[in-house]
Amino acid sequence: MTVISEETTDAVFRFFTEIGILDQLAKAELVRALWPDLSPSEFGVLTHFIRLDHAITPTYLARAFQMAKPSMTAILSKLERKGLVAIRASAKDRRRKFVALTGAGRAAHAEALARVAPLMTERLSGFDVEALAAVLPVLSALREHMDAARNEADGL
Amino acid sequence: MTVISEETTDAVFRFFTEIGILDQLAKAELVRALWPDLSPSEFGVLTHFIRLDHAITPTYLARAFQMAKPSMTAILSKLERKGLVAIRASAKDRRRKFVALTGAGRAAHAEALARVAPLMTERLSGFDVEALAAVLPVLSALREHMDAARNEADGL
DNA sequence: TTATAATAGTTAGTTTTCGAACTAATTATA
DNA sequence: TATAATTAGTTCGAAAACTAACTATTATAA
Repeated sequence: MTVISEETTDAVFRFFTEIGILDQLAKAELVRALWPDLSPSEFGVLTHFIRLDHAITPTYLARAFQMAKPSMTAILSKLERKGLVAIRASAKDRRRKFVALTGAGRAAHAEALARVAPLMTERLSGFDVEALAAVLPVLSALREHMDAARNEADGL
Repeated sequence: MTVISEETTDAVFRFFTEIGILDQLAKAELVRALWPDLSPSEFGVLTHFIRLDHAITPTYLARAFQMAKPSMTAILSKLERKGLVAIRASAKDRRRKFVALTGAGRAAHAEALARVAPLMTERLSGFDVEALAAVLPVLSALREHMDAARNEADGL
């Protein structure tokens, strides 16, 4: 049984408060940079495809972003309507669908990145960006830990 | 002119992706712990009052949470309807209002904390919580930096 | 082998947030 | 001092996320 002191509890609360504010600030910047072509979530999904480079299912994507399935359905529908992803039914399991990036999707991501990167550079100029990279492993570890704890609490 | 390498750009994107997922996970936990009495935002506002311990204006609160003013109006209205905060007009400047915690608000926060803390302890058990405290200064510095950059870009 | 349970994805309705535009009050300017 | 600009807070309508409940399909068990 882990005991957590009151000061540590407070630090954890402050940690998540900062997380919340940073998320809002980052999303607001993304909206400004990408509007009206892509939402931050759509951009995030495209980025995921760029990194993976193969077809995946909507449920997999929903899990990767810790997002409810209906939310992912909505995002993918928009991306499909814009021609940035292609959705096809699985032949083996007809419940499933596979989503893949289209050429237009790849191009749209590159264009979006070209719009976001300068803004990001400007907004982070003067800040020690290496510190963020240094902090990243802690965030990833925490995300994995909380993810696992949640799955466990939900009964696997 | 700061030059940011491609790997660093990627690390920054991953950083904000993790931020987004962590925020969702944390908010989901809060909803589970506080429902149906308080929303995560309402809890956040109460926590702010506990730390400050004096009356503040809605606009100040909106800035503190980097939240749009109409959002704060909505949150404060709900808290007022529940009797957890008291809102009074300023005598000096009749545009302004002052918001203060009520006794019931203080009690509600204590009760909420008593519900959230064990859940948090459980979900973070096995994780090096000190690492979060160590990371906190970086997050705060980044938040302040981005906040300042945004204000600057908006023309002060 | 049929009935039950589980899984993939969608639809519908609610909540929370936002931006734009509005009212009212104060401060700055001509 | 009259007028314009700014500031505080609200109302309204839209966007994006959620949960609950649904259909369709596949897997499991009696």
